[in-house]
Amino acid sequence: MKTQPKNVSCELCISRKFSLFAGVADQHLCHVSENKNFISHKKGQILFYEGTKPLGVFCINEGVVKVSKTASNGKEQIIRLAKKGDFLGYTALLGEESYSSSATIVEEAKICFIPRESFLKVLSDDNAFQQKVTKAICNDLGIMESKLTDATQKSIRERLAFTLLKLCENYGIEGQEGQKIDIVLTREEIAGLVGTATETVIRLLSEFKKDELIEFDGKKIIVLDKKGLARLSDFYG
Amino acid sequence: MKTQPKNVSCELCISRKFSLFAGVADQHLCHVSENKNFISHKKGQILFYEGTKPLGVFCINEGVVKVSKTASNGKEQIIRLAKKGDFLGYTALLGEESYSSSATIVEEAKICFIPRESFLKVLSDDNAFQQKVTKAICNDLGIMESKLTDATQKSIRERLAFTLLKLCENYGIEGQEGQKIDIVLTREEIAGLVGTATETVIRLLSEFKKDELIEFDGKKIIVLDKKGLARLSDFYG
DNA sequence: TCAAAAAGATGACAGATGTCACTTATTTAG
DNA sequence: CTAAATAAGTGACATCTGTCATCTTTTTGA
Repeated sequence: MKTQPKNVSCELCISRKFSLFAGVADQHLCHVSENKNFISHKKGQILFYEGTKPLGVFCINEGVVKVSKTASNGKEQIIRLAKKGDFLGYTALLGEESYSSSATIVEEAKICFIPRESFLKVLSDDNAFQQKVTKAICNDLGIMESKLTDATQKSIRERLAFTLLKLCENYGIEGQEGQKIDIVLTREEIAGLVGTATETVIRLLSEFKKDELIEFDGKKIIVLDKKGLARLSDFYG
Repeated sequence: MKTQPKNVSCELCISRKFSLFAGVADQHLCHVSENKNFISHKKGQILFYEGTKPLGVFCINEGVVKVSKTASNGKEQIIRLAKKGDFLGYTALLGEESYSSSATIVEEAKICFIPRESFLKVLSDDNAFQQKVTKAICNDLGIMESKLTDATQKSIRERLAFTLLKLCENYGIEGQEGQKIDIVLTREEIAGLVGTATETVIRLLSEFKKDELIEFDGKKIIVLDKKGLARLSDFYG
């Protein structure tokens, strides 16, 4: 976790247009630029631990980060995967509480750390930004409600099919024979995403493969039949 | 759903001290008082439906409201129970989206409806209020993360035990033989809260009764052994 | 007050899913 | 490059939980 010599300014950051900073005026951002730290991380490194206090927020410039919680049985539940342009840790900061989850690098990432004060300053300086952050959190809440409902009311098979579709949406790249999910996740991580046992994921994935819904390309999954997965993921197609 | 003649002002409202309006200056509240509608509702009445657009927020003065989502299998997942002092529907409003869930009266309720404009006005007039709302939403997100993790990683028995403890915390009144959960929920509603089938709740509740963890007083549940339930609700006690 | 509806309860049963144990393949590190 | 560690895969098996069917009890409403 070393600080890079080149500190790309937020104003010039390429991933800014995907982020909550998209519409923020340069004059508000320069304070952030001056105070943030640009750091690169390797797979497996941890940005923050559940239960610790937030000192600022993280902004992902490149790469993939998993936000997860460890259940009382020791298994890891992945709450969501964050990617380029996503902010991390602001809910704990704004909620004035400890992190409710941990964040771990899944794929080689470049990440900026924005200290608490700088982030709060933009928030109070720029009303539109404040509003956008609030909006984002509210949207997240709606998503969590759906996830909770799915978790209790759907079978593992349905949830796995749904998870694959979502991954496809977020990390899919077109190939000749369907979309390739361009992100390497272990079976254990997929299990954490779905909320099930690793063995169950392995079994269901090979079932999906047998049914020609997906196939494997090394460690990556290629989705051959989106419609089929969609049909599986819900009681109605 | 009739408008009451007596429109209690927010400034004088007794449940205000439990609510997000607690610290708001009277001068900011009077605009709300003038524009809100005080309405009383009967059990079973619906405040809003999932999928419709929010026109304002609801503030519960008295009673209990369930916030729920209908899963694709037709079953109802109860996201949370709201009570005196709780606001409803502001996440959809601030998230600029349709309601992600429905709200239904569970126990005879008195509820104020605050029109969109009035609510947004207080929000922009009172910075501390804005901050408090943001904080509340962030806290809710943390809670949802825990609920999701519990839903995927815990057994139904554990979740039911946990649900009973939570109900006890929120609606418990001291009795001679343990705490009585002073709210009437059908077995189906408890099932919706836990995220399981009604029959399973019935069976587990009678198992809990047999094990002298709880007993019934009419439609209400008396928790006899909190420690025992806590032990059941988690792998570590 | 009485019939209909809703809620509660119980049994039988099947199937999905978790656990455990073990093997094989792949990756990592010394 | 080889050994160790990690990940993937497979089988056996138990059991929790959902579904369906049926019955009883309670509540509701006309």
